Amino acid sequence: MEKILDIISRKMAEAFEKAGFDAAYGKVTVSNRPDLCQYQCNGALAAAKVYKCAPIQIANAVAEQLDKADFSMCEAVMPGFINLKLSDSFLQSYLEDTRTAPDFGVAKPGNGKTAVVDYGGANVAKPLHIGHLRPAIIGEALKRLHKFLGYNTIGDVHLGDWGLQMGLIIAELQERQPDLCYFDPDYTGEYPTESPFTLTELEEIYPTASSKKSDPEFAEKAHIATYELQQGRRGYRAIWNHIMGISLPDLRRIYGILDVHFEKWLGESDADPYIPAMVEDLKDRGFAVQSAGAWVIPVAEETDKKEVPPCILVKSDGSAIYATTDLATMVQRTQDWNPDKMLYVTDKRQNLHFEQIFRAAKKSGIVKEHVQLDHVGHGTMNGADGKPFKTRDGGVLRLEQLINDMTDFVRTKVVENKIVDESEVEATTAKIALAALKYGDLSNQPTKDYNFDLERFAAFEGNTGPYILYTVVRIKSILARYGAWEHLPIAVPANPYATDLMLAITKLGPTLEAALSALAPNMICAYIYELAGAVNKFYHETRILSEEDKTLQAGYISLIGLAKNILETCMDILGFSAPEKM
RNA sequence: GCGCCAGUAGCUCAGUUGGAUAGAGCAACUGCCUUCUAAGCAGUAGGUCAGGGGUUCGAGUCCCUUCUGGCGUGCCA
Repeated sequence: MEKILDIISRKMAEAFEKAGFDAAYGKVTVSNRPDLCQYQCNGALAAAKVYKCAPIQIANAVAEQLDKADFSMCEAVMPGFINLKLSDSFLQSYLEDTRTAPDFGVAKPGNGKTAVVDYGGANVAKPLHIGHLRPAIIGEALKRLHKFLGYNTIGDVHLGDWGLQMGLIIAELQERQPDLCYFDPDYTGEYPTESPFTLTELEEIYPTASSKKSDPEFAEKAHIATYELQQGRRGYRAIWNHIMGISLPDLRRIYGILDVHFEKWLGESDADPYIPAMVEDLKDRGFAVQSAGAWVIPVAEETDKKEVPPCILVKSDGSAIYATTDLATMVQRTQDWNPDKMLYVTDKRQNLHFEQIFRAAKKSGIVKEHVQLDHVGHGTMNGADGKPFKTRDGGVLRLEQLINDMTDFVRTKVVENKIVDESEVEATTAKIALAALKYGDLSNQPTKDYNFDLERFAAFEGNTGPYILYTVVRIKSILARYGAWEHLPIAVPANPYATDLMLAITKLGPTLEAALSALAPNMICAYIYELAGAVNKFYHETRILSEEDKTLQAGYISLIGLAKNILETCMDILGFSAPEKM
C-alpha cells in the first residue's frame, strides 16, 4: 500500500505543478502543530527563494489547486505553511484498506533478500551476564523487524568458543588437574564422555584463569594452549567438546527465557576450517602483508581523519585472532547463504574492529561490493546510579539473576492485584517481566548507555512495557465480550479521539521502515507508546459495549481490533507479548 | 596527542532528511471510578536545548570553537 504521506505529497506536488511551481516542493509531513492541522507542507517557504515572491502567495496559489474531496481543510497561513486535514471518507477508506491488506499493507523492502544478524556474542564456559542482555534483545528485535519487512533472516549467535579464553581454561585446568589424560601428549585412547568439571566449576574456572592473564608465565601457557587447540591437538579438542557440551544447554535455556532464538548456533570454531585457505588466498593476492611478525591487512584510506591500524590476520605466534575468525565467518556465510546484508550487534566499543574487518572484507572481495555491512554498536547498561552494574560484592551480575529479580518484583504486584487466578500467576508474571525488561531496554537508542532501574522499568504506570500490555489487555477484554469482530469494516464518524487513533494507525508502515533504515527499535517503542496513548484516550472517552447504535458500535470495535492487531504485531517484532489479563 | 560518541525540565529520556508554541514518563500538586480493567484519563507547575560564534527568512537539528563526561587508538573479544 502506498503510504499516506506519499499519497498526500503526490497530490500536493500536482498542486504545485498546476500552480506553476516545481513539483519537488510538494513534500508533506505530519504536522508538528496538531492543534492546527494533521499534515503540513512547507514547500512554499523554500520555493519563495527561487521564485522570488512571498511564500504566502505561493501557498495560497497551491492551496487553491488541491482537490477538496480529499481534505476537510487545506489552508495557507503565514508565513507560508499549507495546513491540511484529511476528509473522513479519505481516512476511513485508507484505514479499511489497512485492515484488509496482508500485514496492514506495509511495504516489504526486503523483497526476499537475505539478512544475517550476528547478535548473541555469548562466550561458552562463561555464564551470560548483564552485558549480554542488550545484544540479545536488540539483535532479536532487528532480526524480527527484517523478517517482517520481507527479508529472509538468519540469526547467528556466533559463540565465542575459539579464542584465547579457551586456552586460558585449558591452562587453568592443567594447573589444577595435571594428571588428566587430556594433557598427556602420548595418550592415544578414547577420552571419557563424562566431563571432568561441572557447569558450576566451569563458571568459576574461567574467571579465575582470566584474572591470571597478567602473569606472564600463565599467559604464555594459555597462548600455547590456544594455538595447539586451533591446530587440532586431540586432548584439547576433547576438553573443548566437554566445555561446549556443558555450556550450550545452559545458554539455550537462558536465551529461551528471553524469547531469543537463533536459527544458527555457530561459533568462531565453525569458521576455523575456512581460515587456512582464506589466509593463503589473501597472502597470494597480496592483500595480507607481514608486519612486526604478524600477517596484517592494511585498511587505512587516504580520506581517513584518524589513524586506522591494519587488520591483524595472523598473530605473530601463528594463531588466529577475532579478526581472522570474523573474516572467515564472512567467507562461510557468503558461501552458504549468500546474504545481501550482515548486521553485527555488539558493544559499540568494538566499532573500530568492525570498521577494519568490513574494509578488509570489501577490499579483498571476501564480501561483494553490494553487500551491506553494518555494526550496530550498542551502549552499556549501567546501574540505577549511572555507574557500571555490579553486584554487592563487586562482581558481574548474571543475566539470569537480573531476570529473576525483575520477575520477583513483578510477581509481587501481580499477586497483589489479584486479577488472575493463582494458576496463571507465573505465566502472567513472566510476560509482564519480559515486556518490562525488553521495552525498558529497547526504548532507549541502541547506541546510548542507559541506566537500568528495575522499579522504573517494571512500574505499572508511565512509558513502560506494562503500560503497552495493559492497553492491549483492555482491548482484548472488550473484544472478548463483544464476540466475533474480525470482519467488521472500519466505519467511525468524525470524533477527535477516533481520528487521532486512526492517524496513529497510519504511521505503522513509515515507522517500521524508518526503524529498519536507522536500525533503531526504539522508534517502534515510541510508536506503540503513541498508539497505546491514542487507544487509551479513545477508550476513556467512548462507551463501546453500551453503545446502542449497533453500526457505530461495530465501527468502534473494528477500530480497536485493528489497533490491537497492530500493537501485537509491533510487540512481536520487539519480542514480547501480552497476557490475557493483568 | 589523535579519533568517535554524548551533554535537552529536579530525575530518566524522545526529538532521523532545518520549520510555527522544544515533547513524554517519573517525582510534586489538582480533578475523574454505582458505568467496557483507575496498571487508566484530564489538568497545573517545571527549559537561556553545556557555553560562545557562524550559515539561513527560520537552528535542539548544519558549520567552527571552548568546556565537561565516556570510550577507542595493531597482536583480548
